[in-house]
Amino acid sequence: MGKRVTLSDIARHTGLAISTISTVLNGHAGTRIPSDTAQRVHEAAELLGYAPDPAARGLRTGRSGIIGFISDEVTVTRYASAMIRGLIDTADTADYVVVMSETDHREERLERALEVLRTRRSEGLLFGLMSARRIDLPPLGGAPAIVVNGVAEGVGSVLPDEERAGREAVEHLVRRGHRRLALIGRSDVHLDPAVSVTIGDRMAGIDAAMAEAGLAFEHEVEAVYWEPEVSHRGAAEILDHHPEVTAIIALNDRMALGVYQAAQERGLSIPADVSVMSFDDEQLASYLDPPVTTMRLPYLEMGALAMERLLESVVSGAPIPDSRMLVPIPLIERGSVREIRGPGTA
Amino acid sequence: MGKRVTLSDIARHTGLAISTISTVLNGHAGTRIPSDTAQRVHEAAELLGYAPDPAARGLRTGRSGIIGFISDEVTVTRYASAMIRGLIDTADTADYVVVMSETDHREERLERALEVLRTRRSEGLLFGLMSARRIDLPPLGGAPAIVVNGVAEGVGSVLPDEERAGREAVEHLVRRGHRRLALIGRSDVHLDPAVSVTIGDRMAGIDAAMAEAGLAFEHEVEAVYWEPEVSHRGAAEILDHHPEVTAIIALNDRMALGVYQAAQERGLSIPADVSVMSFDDEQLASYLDPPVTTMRLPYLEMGALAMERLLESVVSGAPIPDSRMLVPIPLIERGSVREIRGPGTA
DNA sequence: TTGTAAGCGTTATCAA
DNA sequence: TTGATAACGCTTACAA
Repeated sequence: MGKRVTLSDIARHTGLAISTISTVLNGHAGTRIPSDTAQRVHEAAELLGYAPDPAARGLRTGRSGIIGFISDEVTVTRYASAMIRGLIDTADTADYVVVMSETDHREERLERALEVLRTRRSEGLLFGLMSARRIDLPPLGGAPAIVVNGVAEGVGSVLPDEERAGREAVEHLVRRGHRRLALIGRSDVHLDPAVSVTIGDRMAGIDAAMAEAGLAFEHEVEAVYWEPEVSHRGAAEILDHHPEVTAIIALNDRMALGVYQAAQERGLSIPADVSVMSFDDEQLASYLDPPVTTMRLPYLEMGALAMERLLESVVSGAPIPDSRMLVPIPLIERGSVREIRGPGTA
Repeated sequence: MGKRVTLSDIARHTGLAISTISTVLNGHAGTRIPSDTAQRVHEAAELLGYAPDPAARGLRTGRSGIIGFISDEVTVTRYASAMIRGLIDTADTADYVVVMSETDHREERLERALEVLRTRRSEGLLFGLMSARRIDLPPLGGAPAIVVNGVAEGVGSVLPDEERAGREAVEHLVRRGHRRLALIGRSDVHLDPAVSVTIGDRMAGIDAAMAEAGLAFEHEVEAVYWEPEVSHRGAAEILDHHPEVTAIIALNDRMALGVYQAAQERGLSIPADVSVMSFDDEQLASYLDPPVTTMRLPYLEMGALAMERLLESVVSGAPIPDSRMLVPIPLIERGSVREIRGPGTA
């Protein structure tokens, strides 16, 4: 509907030439402060409701105002949405628009997405991963790019600060008097960069904090698949054979669920009988009873930061340093950790 | 990088004129089968890797190849992603690209999104809601539009077929010999179109199937907030005071979780002691132990269907009928319903 | 059957 | 300080 208002409408309205309007509206440094006709132009533009046509401008300048977002699987994930929101909002404030595509982990789909985006003259590429792994990217032909929640050769990336999160989780427990801890989820598999580039850091943070507190885990349950059934069994081991344990760290919320199930089966109460602390903060975490204290993966913030950096690079032309930007992982305190005021604790 | 291949490249390569190339490539009916130069043109296009520039084409034709997706809250939801995937994939096969925006339920954000999309000459609008409610939309100026998982005045919509789902859930239980049922979640609040336009249908389906089976619920627990704590208490009532009940229907998975918790507290096993059936099939449903049998809200399919209909309208120019298109809700059989082979059945 | 030319809305160069 | 003018890549009458 509503006919478009173009430069020539403003030209007609003001009696000036199209090129003049354009120059004024673009506030070009070259033609220093045209004068006060600028005033007239701006007023007319405002009055008529002028908005430049991105297609026309793009045709001329080669800049489309489009950022491509390519994700491996928007579908499965419980987090994607926060990341998407973060990046859309940031893009919008810079008058960029986000075009979405999904690869479903298939090479051909990736190629296709890249092709479409190239054809559309996308000015930047943002790759969003649903698990923080190392991925291979085809040559991007020099387009500014950034990876959120993952890493790729030669491309900058935004990651959660897992090392810090690991430390803080342990410190949180220690500060509350816990000294007999158990852990569920460590496994070598997660150390493979193709599986995860962050779990290693998380573990390092956990181990460092344990060492600093002069502690060692009473028991560790290995787990390759971080699902409830696995930790259910694991928690059973701990609860049955290590009654001295006062707190269990599960490396994700789904495994925390399993711990809850095992505790409930045994008539044990959380946190009265055993405290639980986990990672990720997916929706599930707040459904549990009591809701579990967990480290929140900052998807929204990562999305926003990545888009910010990407746009900086797009407008300045400066390349994004091929480094890892870390975003803090906040501790979300809920009801699953109790304070121990026992003997032996200062 | 890679310099763009344009029509004039092909022209130069074939010795033909640009307009000829364009005509051939667009397969225009007007100039009937140009001949076998078509061959040459296509070959050259292929060889050089030609792809039309959407900006240039759009500038000329007014068609941008963009569909705008506007969602109230991509963020919070556990489903959004499937819907997004459905619509992206469908758009892609028609060479359309999806631009995302989010309103966060705020009027100004909606206006802003609409404005951006209008400026970009979006050819169609797709509104995605995270709960199936009635919403108010500002005047759209005649642009083709459709609502997924919701309804709006004068706009076509795609909704899950809840009436059918309600019937099937009950029938599933009845077919397995259950005759003493309880329900958790009915409430008048959900009958308000501003809250839900589908729960009423779901209830109608449930009630109809119950009536057809000659049954009435042994007990019903009302619930306005469909959260685990609420159904936890509700299930306690049922389990403690209505031991004759063999199956509980929870109106969503989160409430099923509450039922599980109550059962576990009482040492009751699912499905041996009591069967559970729920709705939605969010991730949570498969984490439960045993995973709960539930009715899967078909977000992906709804997204795909909506995009399909929208594009049909966009290319044909025919308006989308202002009606409700229903997508079936499949029953996902998991382990929470047992077969009763008791006396009195059959 | 093929080619010429105008125009979509902008920007940028260069004169006036 | 302002204004013609060409060009971006494509489509489409219309002419050859």
